[in-house]
Amino acid sequence: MRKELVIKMKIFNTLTRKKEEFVPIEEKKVSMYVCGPTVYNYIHIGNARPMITFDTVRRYFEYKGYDVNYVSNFTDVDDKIIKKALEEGVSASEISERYIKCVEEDMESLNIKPATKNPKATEEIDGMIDMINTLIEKGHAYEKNGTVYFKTRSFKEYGKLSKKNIDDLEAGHREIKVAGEEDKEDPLDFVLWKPKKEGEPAWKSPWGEGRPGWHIECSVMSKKYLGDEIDIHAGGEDLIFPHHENEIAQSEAANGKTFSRYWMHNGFLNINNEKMSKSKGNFFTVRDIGAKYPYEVLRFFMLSGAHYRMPLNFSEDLMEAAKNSLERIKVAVERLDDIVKKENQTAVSEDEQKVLDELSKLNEKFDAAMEDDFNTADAISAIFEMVKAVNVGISEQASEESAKKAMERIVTLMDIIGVSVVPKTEILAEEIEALIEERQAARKEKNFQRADEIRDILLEKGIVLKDTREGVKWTKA
RNA sequence: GGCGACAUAGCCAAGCGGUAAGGCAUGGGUCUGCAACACCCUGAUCACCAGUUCAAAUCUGGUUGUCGCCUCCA
Repeated sequence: MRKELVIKMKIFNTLTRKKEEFVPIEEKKVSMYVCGPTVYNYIHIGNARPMITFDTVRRYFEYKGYDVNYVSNFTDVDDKIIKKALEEGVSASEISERYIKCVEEDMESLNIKPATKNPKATEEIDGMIDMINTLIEKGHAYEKNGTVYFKTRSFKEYGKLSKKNIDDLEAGHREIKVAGEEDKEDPLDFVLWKPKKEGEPAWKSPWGEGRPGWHIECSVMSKKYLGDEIDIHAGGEDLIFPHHENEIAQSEAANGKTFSRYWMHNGFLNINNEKMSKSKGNFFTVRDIGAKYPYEVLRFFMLSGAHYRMPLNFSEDLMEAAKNSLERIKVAVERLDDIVKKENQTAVSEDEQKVLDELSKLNEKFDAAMEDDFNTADAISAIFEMVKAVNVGISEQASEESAKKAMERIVTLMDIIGVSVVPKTEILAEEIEALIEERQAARKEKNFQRADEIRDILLEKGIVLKDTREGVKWTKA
């Protein structure tokens, strides 16, 4: 008799500001939408945080047997894209296509699993026109001189996500009038469709040529690929207001259903305790960092450095610490791999079994941490405890079976974190292989001068030797 | 002005009422021809004050300090 373990996954829901038990709409299925980047430049490391965070959320769900439908958009029509296109004297689509490619490359570097679907705003214009039409028909939107506005006050629950009082908002906005938006009936109203200006990309619509507002994109793409009601909608905390608040208003007004049951928001990434911005000169793209550290270190840093809802500080010292600590896990796994390769067929000893039992307990700790609102920092600490247990309890002479089991356990959990720690078996060039052997011979003859000479030669080639009890090992510098 | 977050060892950080996880760095050791690597060991009473409780880093109130959102922004 097998009994399914009852999982009580808890997610902090921005909507209620509480941790809630996660109950999916459909059993064992999760539909999630993550607001993607506007593609007008390389992504910066701040952009990478939600990508890494929510990819890890997805990986955990999949590890637990959920079927995850993961949708993340590319916003490829936007003021910033148009501006860049004008600067370079090329079309907006040339800019967006170029940077979509770059974002995809960066995401692959960061080991972010491809989304089930990455819709592009420009390919979903028809759906946006449909939804805007519905909103007009239902009295939630109106058109003036080619611009369509959402009638914010017509949606009674406006402000429920950001916990804003609609009248406070109005007071704050009264003075602000954005050029070209003088026709608003109410300063709170926001744009669904804006008319074409000279040189801008535009699509035909019942209100004349123009392009969609930012907020309507996500409402439409979420509906099309995931349905009227979804499980999780996620993004950076800065999107809570106005973007997500407006999405809720549009979608719920149009569809008459709860838009998303759970709202997840990640905290911001700071640089040396300051907000990252171009003017402060502390702006780093993912590629900038990738040139200095392996991408996996950046990913590991983001997940081990702080809980996803907390602000996370970025600095070289912190990256250095993350790099070193990740190395500890990798070395432990490499060692297990070496033990496995010895193919010691003896039975699992009593002591080894104790270690395996402890790993099993630590695996439960890992799961419990992840189920408590995806506490990756705590979950990773369980992996370090596994490393300790294995280093102490699995000897060089251990059975293949126990080493293999221990290794698989750690590798599986690190896969959820999204960092592969499976040792790569690289084959060295013959000449290097020969040099290593020559050095071993020299050492045997106690010709240490020659041995050190060879070590230096190899070092110049980027090969670092390690004389362990188990023979010579090498790593790339 | 409105809404909200945070304050734990040198640094990062978990902790959600039962007597302080984990990592980095430091120091001490083991291994080694030497070196490097690796491994083991090593440390805090939780910003401050008052309260609730048999029991508080954890709850309540207050003080101080940092930060975010309210305009494009992950």
